[in-house]
Amino acid sequence: MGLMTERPVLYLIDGSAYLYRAFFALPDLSTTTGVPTNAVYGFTTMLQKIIRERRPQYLAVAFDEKGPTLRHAEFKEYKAHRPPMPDALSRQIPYIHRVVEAFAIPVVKLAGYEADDLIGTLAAQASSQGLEVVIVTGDKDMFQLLSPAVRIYDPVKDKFLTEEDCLDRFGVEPARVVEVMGLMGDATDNIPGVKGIGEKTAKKLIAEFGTIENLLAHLSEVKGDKLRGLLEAHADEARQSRKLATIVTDCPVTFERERFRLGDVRTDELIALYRELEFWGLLNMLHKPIGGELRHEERMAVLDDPADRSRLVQAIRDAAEVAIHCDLVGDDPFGAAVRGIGVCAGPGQASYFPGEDGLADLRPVLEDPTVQVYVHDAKAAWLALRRIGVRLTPRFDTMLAGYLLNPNRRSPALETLAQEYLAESLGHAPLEKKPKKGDLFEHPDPGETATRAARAASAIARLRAILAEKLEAAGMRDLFERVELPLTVVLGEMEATGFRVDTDVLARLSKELESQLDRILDEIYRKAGTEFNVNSPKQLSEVLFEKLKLPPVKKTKTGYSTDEEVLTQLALQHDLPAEILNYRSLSKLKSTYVDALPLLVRPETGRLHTSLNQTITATGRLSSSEPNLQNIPVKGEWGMRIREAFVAEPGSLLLSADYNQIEPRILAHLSQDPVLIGAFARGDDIHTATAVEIFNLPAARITKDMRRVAKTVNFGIIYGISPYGLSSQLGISQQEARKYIDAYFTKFQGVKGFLDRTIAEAKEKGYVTTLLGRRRPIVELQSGDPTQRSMGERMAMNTPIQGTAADVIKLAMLAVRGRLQAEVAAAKMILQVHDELIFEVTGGAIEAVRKVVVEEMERVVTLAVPLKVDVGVGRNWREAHP
DNA sequence: CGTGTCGCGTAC
DNA sequence: GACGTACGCGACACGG
Repeated sequence: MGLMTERPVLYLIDGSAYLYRAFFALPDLSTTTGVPTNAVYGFTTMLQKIIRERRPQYLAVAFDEKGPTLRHAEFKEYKAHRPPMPDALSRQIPYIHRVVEAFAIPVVKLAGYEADDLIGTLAAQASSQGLEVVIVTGDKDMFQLLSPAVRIYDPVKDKFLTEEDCLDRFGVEPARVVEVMGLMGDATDNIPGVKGIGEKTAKKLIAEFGTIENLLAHLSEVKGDKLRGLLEAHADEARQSRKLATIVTDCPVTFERERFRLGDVRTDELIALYRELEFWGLLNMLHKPIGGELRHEERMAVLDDPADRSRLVQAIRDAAEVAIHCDLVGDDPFGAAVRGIGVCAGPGQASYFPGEDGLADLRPVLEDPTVQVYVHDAKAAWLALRRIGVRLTPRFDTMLAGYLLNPNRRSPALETLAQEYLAESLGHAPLEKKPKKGDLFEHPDPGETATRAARAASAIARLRAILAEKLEAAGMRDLFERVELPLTVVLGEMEATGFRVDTDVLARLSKELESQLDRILDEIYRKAGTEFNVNSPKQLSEVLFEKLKLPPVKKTKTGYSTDEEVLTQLALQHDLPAEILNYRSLSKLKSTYVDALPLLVRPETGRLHTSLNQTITATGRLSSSEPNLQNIPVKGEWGMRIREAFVAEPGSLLLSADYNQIEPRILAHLSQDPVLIGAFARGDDIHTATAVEIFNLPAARITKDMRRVAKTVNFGIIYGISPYGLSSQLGISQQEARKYIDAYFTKFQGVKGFLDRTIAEAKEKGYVTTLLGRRRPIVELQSGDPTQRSMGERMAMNTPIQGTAADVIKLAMLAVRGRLQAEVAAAKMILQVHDELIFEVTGGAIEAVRKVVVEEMERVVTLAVPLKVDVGVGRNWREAHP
């Protein structure tokens, strides 16, 4: 720190200018009820930033007052060209005032004066009273107010500006800014200036002559006849413009220090307002101290005393229920240690069981079947507690419940649910964002994590009651209790088991791919006649479309596309594109699988432990991450060689069981289409059967190509078909695609009726459902944008099919797991890939497992068509693939 | 130097 | 302007 004395600082915010700026700069935000909010949002974030980061003692916001001002009297054209305030902005003004009020910030406005003038006057008075002044504005006119005691802060650029910046910008000191502006004018305020004189000339003239008056008095010395003529002709406009640009510093306002002291934030008002405006992110930040203290978190009891813990354990037994939140070291439940557990056994009773002693005391109630344990993220809790030997049976999971109630958001974080259903912020991690890896809270204040865990437990307890009721009301209680909740444990077991990978196989593949890629790269450089980064679509575009002058096929947002379709087409007229395709495919496999997978093998187990995420997808499917084992290549020689690296333990085998055509079968059931049902009942090949209908030919005359078309149509139907999509998939015209679609619907009228009904129902109810009552709200159907609406229709068609398939395989996982646990301990379920379950089975048990798996998978639901399961067995995933 | 976005490509 | 659902790579632009 330097030797500067601490002087009190006054912040003066140019409210009106900032509103306009935010309104035009930010995208069209609005609440779900349609209230525009972009200007309020921009304004509020700016206020919050200044208060939090600058902590000003004194602060005021100045606004323009409606009606004519001094400048209008002076010059009737002033701001005349400005259109009236847009409706979307004027609707936000009342909210702005409520925000300012909630922050307890003094407001300055005065009829006949603009915000600039009020700020100029207050700045002059405050600095003369010994305060430092910071003017918050992005308006360059304000440069004239700069002085040693007055700075400008530009919140957009996050920069403080001083007199020096004024010299840079205008070439003159602040006092003479108006002279420059008088000559050059200001288009935004309709200040004319001298026609024909721009910024450069104005700066030069004022630098030389000092003022407009002096310049006009010495016109003869001005070089250039034309320039001299302009000045002579427009002398009065220059004088008038100068006057218009001058900020008034003697408005009838008085700076009274105490009136401008920043008050205490009215938290409740602010929370109510943020909720009304749906500023969830800002709401989330409220737990951080703003302006000293906005909200202090209550400290909850940390039960260090065994007697206290024992009393609470008894209270939990009495209540027969408890909400818990594991306080983990790090964010990885598989490897995380439990630091302690937050506990809530009743209203207002949150506490914290610290350390090993606390866990030991809590353990009996966690394993007590008469005590219902409620958690957020049951799988993570199960995994974390499993490491210390506790077998949790979760009886409610707020994360799962939040997901079922709205599967559209990225992930139902506890923080999000607390805000949405309890109207409170827990001060947890940022909304819907994963904490980044390695960003562990290494040395947390023990009181802090304890308080958070206890508060979380309290929130979980209250959310449980609310969410249970909502699930019941939405008809999803069974889905929740009988499928999703018990599945958390199955998934936990699968994650904990992991998938064995032969890293030697991958290491050999990597070397082989490396030499292949080297070879291909040489060839690419030779054919391109230049060396470049083939992985860069940008550089590749330059080579293909500029250097080689190949014709661009299609565009992306940022340039010409170089995707597979484009390169395949270009391969007809040049050798290079085919090499690029070859390079791309190998490079993809190497970087995404061969080289990335070994890094995720856990040294403790020598296996890959994916995360099977239950609350991510909008349709009800699982997702897999770190690593994603649901997109391991299967096609092509190299893809199959990668699958060879996924192996069983010595002495065991992999068994893969795959639903045959599950989605078309589900479509047959949901639509009750007789033709489709008939085909499956007979055991026909579904794509050939579809071709028979589309092409109106007997099965014997269906060619491979016809079957390929029919197969694409079948996929298209499930994805929510459109002529555009089908045409681009088949490489045919949209007209031809439409013919196929029409032919399909003519023959499969039950499917047509079902899809139409589904869309109609989605529009009416706002959501679609699956066989087990899973819901997906489809907001896109309400959109005014036709593209969005079509997308909504496709989602509405696809989700019941994809989601029902997800329901079915989840039921199957539960059923199979139950049977295996009871009958064949020698088998472990290790992975699910949407329509496929993979087991690791000790050698002798294969046939028993095959029987159990097929039986359970096929009979898990009874549909209008049979479910069929194909099974493969082998030492690795390639061999086991049916 | 990290972070977010884009283009692209795997899977079902 | 992309027929559904995901995850994750490398390149690149951007802001500390």
